[in-house]
Amino acid sequence: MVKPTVHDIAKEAGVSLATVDRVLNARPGVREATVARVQDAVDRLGYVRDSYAANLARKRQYRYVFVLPVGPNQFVDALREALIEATGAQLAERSSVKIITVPTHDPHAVARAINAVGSTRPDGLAIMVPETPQVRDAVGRLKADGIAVVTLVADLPNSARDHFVGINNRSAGRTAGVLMGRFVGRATGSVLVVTHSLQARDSIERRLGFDEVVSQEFPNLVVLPSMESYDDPVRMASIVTSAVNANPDLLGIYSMGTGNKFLLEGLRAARRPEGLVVIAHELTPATRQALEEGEVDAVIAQNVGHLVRSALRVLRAKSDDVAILASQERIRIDVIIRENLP
Amino acid sequence: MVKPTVHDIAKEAGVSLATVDRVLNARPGVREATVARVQDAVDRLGYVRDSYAANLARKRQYRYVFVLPVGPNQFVDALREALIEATGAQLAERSSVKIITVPTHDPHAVARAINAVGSTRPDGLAIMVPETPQVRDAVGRLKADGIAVVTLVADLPNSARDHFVGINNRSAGRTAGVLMGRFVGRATGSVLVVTHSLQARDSIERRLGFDEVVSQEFPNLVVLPSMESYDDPVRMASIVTSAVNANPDLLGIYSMGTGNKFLLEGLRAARRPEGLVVIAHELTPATRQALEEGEVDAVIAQNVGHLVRSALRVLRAKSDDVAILASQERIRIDVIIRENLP
DNA sequence: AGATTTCTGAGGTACGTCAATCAGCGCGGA
DNA sequence: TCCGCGCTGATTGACGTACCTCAGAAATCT
Repeated sequence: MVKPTVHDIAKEAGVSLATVDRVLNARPGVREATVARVQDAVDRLGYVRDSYAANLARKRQYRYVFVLPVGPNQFVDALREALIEATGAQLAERSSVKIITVPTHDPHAVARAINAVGSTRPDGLAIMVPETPQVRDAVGRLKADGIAVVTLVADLPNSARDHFVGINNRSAGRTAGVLMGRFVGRATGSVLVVTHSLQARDSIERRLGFDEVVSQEFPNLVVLPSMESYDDPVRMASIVTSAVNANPDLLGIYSMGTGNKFLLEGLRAARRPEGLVVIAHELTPATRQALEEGEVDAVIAQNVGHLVRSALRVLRAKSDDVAILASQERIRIDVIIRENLP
Repeated sequence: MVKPTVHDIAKEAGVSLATVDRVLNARPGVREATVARVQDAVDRLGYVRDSYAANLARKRQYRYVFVLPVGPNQFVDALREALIEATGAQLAERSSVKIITVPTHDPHAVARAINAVGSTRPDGLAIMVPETPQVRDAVGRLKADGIAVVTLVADLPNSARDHFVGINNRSAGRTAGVLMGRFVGRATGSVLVVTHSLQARDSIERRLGFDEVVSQEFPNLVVLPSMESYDDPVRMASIVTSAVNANPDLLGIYSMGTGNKFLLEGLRAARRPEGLVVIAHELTPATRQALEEGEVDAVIAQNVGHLVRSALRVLRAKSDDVAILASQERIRIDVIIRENLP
């Protein structure tokens, strides 16, 4: 019932403490047969290393770097804040977190930044950048150097990253589609889809999921081609205005990406059609206020606190080479309406 | 930049290690002026006790007990499973968790069980039981004995408990109300509300929130009086059947409590009206399957994994007398439809 | 068989904290 | 002057693990 220690397995395996240590830490100098005997004892006694005592002994300091997009973005700001909060809390956890920002529009600059971080040999990286060949290569190099890498919010599916911390965007798009269809009701009309950029994989996947579900289940809705705002307030305003004017049958707007603040400003300036359903992504000050005031009907979100804590836990697990608790690291697709605002 | 240790604050305060230790652990034998000097050094250097090193040194074992309702209940089963999973993971480092079950219908038996647990002097309790004066008293006695107490899922607002781990049920009811109203659309008709028992505070609060929002925002809906199933399959089936037969204008069913399995079976047996909207609570095998098959339109849920991990973290924090990270312990009201099933 | 290499054991120090002991200080009262 | 008291320092041994050294045993090669 008591937790076995290295001493116990040394006794059980009939070897010395030093040998157990060598086996546990995969140090050389132990015969294969002896390794097996120790492993066996470990399994039999159910020994699990006390990683805190271990870190204490080796006075290890974990160094993690988060690579976030530069520029004004309320979601990234919230993420950064959550990260700082989490960092403060687990300051006691002997790990330091550094945040660097990169211009995501320049793949080479991003790759350079990642390479530069890699050369400081941190224990792990969490990166939130668009998918490009340059970035994939950079991730490969990091992994080759034995640095843990997790992707955050936006995945790099064909890269060497250890883990993706984020939601399934196709499911998120489908969720938005169902809510749109059900909130709109029986009316027939069109739905505007806006995003900051259709280059981003997450936007593409959301659109895909949204279209799938709307075409299958809500034939009364016509989904208009996606409009890109490129994070430009003026452009966003003009998209909204012209969509409202050009489509008298406009029933809903699905905002897949960033720039909700500008979308809402544009909508306030234009004559918002009666009963227009607006569904946006990510809980930010702008979308929160819009939910409270009824300007947005639902927000599809991923909890930033959960994101950063999960990223930190996974990085830690990867650098210690221990298993993660999958159920704890599954990021949920939150559906937020005014009534369940956290 | 490096984490200060007791040695550092001893040096900073110009006292010995022993004195620092006495101050930190509030042991007697230190002059007030010296205490102040040490405290000052702690603040200045930003010292935070390495709780793992501390526990290692004092080889403390935390003992926690979870008090759960007895009887067949898929939600409680899921909770128990999540608890076992969390306990198995290293999350529960040097803490053992015991689960006991109590017959929640008997307040005296519940109180007796809690008292019995208390006399074994564990470090903390997480309890999920209905609110009764007996239980409130029992909690008071536990607290008086210095045992940490958190309420789980169901709160005891006027008791001495340290913390409530669960959702705001009024908000959950409001959320269900909005979803019901919006999913039903413009049609006029009635909504059935069922629960296992209206004695339970959570059911009362959910009903309150549901009514609030429906009466304010959806005047086209009439909410029928709550029906209680008392966790009896036969009773539940008859409630459903007679509701469907007696109310030809039935547009929706809101299931606030347990027994969704029986509700759905009853609904399958009865002639389910076209377009009936069903909203239930808690993600269980029954509701999951019903979501997938379109028998339930939305589920209001609280993540069981999050619940138990939060309870464990809070208990740990309370027994160590350290602060909790509020944002991490806020249990979200999950809205789950088929598309964002985890 | 002897030489060499490979394994293994014994033991130590360290990490940050707790807890206990013992010694010593200054001060005031007897 | 001596005693007791309140406060403080110094020291020590845990806790579970990491990592190092050194000596010596065992296996392997020549």
